[in-house]
Amino acid sequence: MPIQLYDSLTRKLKPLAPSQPDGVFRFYNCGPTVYAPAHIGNFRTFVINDVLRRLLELEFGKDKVRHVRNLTDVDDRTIGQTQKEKRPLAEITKKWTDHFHADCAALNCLPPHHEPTATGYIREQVDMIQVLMEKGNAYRAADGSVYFKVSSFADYGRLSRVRERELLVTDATADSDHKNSVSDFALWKAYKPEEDGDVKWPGPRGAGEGRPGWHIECSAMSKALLGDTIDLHTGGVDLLFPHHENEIAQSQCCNGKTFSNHWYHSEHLLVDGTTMSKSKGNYYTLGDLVAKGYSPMAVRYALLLLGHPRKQLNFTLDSMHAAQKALERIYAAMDRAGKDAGLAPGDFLRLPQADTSGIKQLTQANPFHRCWLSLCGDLNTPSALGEFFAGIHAFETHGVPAQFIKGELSLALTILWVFGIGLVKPSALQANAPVAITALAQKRWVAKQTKDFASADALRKELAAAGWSMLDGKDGYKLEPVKK
RNA sequence: GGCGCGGUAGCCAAGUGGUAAGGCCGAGCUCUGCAAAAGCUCUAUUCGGCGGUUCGAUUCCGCCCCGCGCCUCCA
Repeated sequence: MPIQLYDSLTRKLKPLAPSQPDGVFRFYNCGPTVYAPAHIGNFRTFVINDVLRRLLELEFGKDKVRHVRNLTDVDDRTIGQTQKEKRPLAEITKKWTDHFHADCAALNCLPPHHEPTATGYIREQVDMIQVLMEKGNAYRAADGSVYFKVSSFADYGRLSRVRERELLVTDATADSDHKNSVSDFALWKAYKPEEDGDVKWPGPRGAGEGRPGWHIECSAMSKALLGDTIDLHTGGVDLLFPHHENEIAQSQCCNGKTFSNHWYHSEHLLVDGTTMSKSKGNYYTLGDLVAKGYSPMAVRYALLLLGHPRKQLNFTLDSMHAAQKALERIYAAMDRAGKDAGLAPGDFLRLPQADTSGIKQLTQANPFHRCWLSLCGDLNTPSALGEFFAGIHAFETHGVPAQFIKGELSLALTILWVFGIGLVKPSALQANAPVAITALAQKRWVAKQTKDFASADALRKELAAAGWSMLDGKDGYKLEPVKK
């Protein structure tokens, strides 16, 4: 079954397929602006795209997917930050790029095959602007900026249906400096010494020094790395207009070809029922949640599996709790299934996760195959998760024939790989107890082994008073912070 | 004002023209020196309201109520 995905342009489900003869699927995902830490709303989009990438790799082959995600390292916000901090642009963007990469790694996102930066492709952007000027799709304004002439592109507004929108003309849009029309947008922004510091490049012929507008970077980098026509372009819904609308206008006017065969937009994450904002105090970064004691993998689970990617997802701390508990259950079940398959405890961690040999051939009766179908049907992650738990349940209750269970297990692991739920031992989710606590726990363990239950109980109370509970097992114990 | 999305058990959430997946929480059971953990079982006669189409609607149509997002540089 081919992967079906909603296409924002035609507003229908469409199968994904490579369009070039080399069979490589070309996929561009609009990346972050590196001027501050990305928040969990940003990561919802990136995690969703990561699952899509994984699904594509299983469908078309690992070497038949090319995934590009850019870094916007020059724009109003990054430049604004240099002015605030009085530090060079490169220093600031490097800092936040590193931070972004660390967060992505913690969330178990596969690195894209290419991660171009806007500043690394100035030349390509300038070239493209020049072509647009030559073709009459762009014009130079009095101050040396260059604007795209929206009226020159008949198809403008098809993606966002902007023609059907009643444009809300605010002061911000009305006082547009040198544009001929409010709808026109900047391709090249003339250098302003008082705002831009030393951030400037030589402009297209006929324009002055300055820097590229935001939209042109994606058009130029997509062309440079993936060619004139790509198979899929993705991003958050907010990018649908104007960003993606403008990209289409630029690319198609410049190249004379369809820019992207498929458009996909993931919906926003809300927090406590409303948009995240610093002033509302509901603004979270990954670091904020880790500091509250949630594992990054649980954050990934919450961002991805708790709601359909094309529906707004309301994020709350309650949902984080649910995510963390459900995740622990998955790990425990996988470990047990591994034992049933004759593996030593924890050995399931070493089974190959992306073994696709079985996943497509199975019948629909297999719950893990149904996970796969859910994912292929418009990336329905919550449905896939439901099927996944049904599969776990089958493991637990009916058992699986011994010679079959490794196959079952590897299917389950394949699905987890697509989810991007990295395998960590359940104990890795536990907080580390201080030395004083481990010492007490050790003392109690000895007391228990020698059947000195009075001391053991006293020590349990002592541990509880210190905020730790001790969970006895057959061959040892675990320590957990006391639950509130 | 315009464009778009959603209202399913205490919470989150999938879903279909034929009669409600799954997760969290909660309860019971098994296990256990205690305490947990873990597993099992149970938990919506019902899908915002009112009409309509239909043999039959949560699912299709109409109206209404409520919530949310976006409308030029925010994933």
